[in-house]
Amino acid sequence: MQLDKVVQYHKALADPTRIRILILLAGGELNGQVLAEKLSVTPATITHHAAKLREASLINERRDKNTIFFSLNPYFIRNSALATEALIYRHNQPREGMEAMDNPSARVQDTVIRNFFTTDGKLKSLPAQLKKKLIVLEHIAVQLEKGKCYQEKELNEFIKLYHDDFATIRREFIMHHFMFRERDVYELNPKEMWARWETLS
Amino acid sequence: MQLDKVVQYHKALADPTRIRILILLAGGELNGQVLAEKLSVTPATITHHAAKLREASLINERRDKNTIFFSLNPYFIRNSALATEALIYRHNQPREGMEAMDNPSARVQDTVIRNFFTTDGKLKSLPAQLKKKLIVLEHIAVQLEKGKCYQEKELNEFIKLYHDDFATIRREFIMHHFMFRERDVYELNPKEMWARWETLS
DNA sequence: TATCTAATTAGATAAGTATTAAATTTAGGT
DNA sequence: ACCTAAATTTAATACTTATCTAATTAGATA
Repeated sequence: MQLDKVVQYHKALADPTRIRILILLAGGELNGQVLAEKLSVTPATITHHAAKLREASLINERRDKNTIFFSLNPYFIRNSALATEALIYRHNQPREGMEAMDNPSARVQDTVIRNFFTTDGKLKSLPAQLKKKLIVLEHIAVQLEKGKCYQEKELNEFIKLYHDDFATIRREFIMHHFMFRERDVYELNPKEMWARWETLS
Repeated sequence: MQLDKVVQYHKALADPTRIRILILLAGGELNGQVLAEKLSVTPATITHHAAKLREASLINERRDKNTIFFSLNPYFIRNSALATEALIYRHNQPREGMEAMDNPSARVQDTVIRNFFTTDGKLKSLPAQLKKKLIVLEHIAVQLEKGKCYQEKELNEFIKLYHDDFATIRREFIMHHFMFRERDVYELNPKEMWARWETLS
C-alpha cells in the first residue's frame, strides 16, 4: 500500500455528506435518488460523491434496469484503516535503542514459552489466556521475515512448522496486528503495531 | 463520537504531507525545522500541518527551550479509525429481515454453547479454537444492552456473571469488535461489525 | 538590553472541491 | 420511433486548503 492510496481513502471519508451516505448504506442498499432525497441534495451531488467512494473501493454497485443500487464494501472500510497504520509504522525502525535493556518481563515470557512449546520447538497448544497467547504468537511471528510478502499457502507452511492448525494462528496474527493482509498476500507488521500483553489492564 | 470528529480525523490524514510527517515521527520525536528540511517545505508549512494533526489528537508536543518536539499519539491513530466504523454501523438496523431463517450453523453453535457453559449459564473456560471462542463471546455479548455506555467497573461485573477472568474477556470483546471503547466507557458494536466465525477460511 | 534561534502569524496565491442547474446519456417500456 | 425514469456529464460558482514570503512572537543567552 502506498501513500497515494492511503490519502485517497482518507479523502473519501473526509466529508460529512459521504460519511452520511455510508451510514445510510449500512442499513442496506439504496439507489441514488433515495440517497439524494434523504440527504437533501441533488442526484448530481450523489453521483459526485459516489465516484469518490467508488475510487476508494468503499462501496459496491448493482444495476437493476435504470436504477443503480449502492451498498457498503465492509472489507475495505476496515482494511484500509489498518493499512494506514501499516504505512505509518512500516518504514522506520525507532531511532532510540530500546531493545538492549534487560526487562523484568523476560522471565515471564521464558516461562510461558517453556510451558507451551516442546523442546524441539513445536507449539503444544494455543493458550486460552490472552496474555500468554500473545507471548506465544510473538514468539512465532519474530521468525517471519520483515518486509517479505507471503502467499497464503507459503504462510500456512511456515505456521505448520509450529502447529497443525495454521488457519487459527494465521487469523490470530491478523487480529492481534502481528501481520496484515493486502489482497492475497500477508506481510509482517512493524513491532510497534503488535498487540502487547504488557499493556493489558 | 459524532460526525464532525470523524470527519476531522479523516481530513487530518487526507494529505500526503501530513502522512509523511507521521511516518517520520514513527521513528521518534522530531522538531519543526528538521521536519521541514526532510520534507522540503518551510517551517510555516509544518506549523500549519501540526495544527491539523493536533486538533485530531494525532500528535503530542514537548517543549525544550525554543524547540518543540512532535511525537505520535498511537492511541488515537488506532482508535479514531475504529470510531469511524462504529459511527457508520451504529445507527441503523439492517432493513432486510435476515434473522428469522433457520440456518444450519445453529446446531454447531448450540453444541459449542452446551459444551462450554454449565447448566446454570457459567462459562467453563474460553475455547482456544477461534471458531468456538467467537461463538462463546457472541453468546455473552448479546446479553449486553445495545446503545448503553458501560463503565469499565460495570462491564467487569457483568462479565463476572459468566467468568472470573473478566479482563481477558473484556479485551477479547474489543479485539474481535464486539465492543468498542471511547475514553473510559465501553459500548456494544452493531452486529455487522462482530467477528464472524462463518467467514473464517 | 541586544541578540540569536525556533516557531508562529498574517497575507497572498494557486489549486482543489462541494454543490447546483442544465444538457446528455443509458436502459427500458409503449 | 417515441417516451420515461434514473444517472451522468458539463460548466459555473462559492468555499476550502496547501504553500510560500515576510513580519512577528517566545524563550534563552551573552
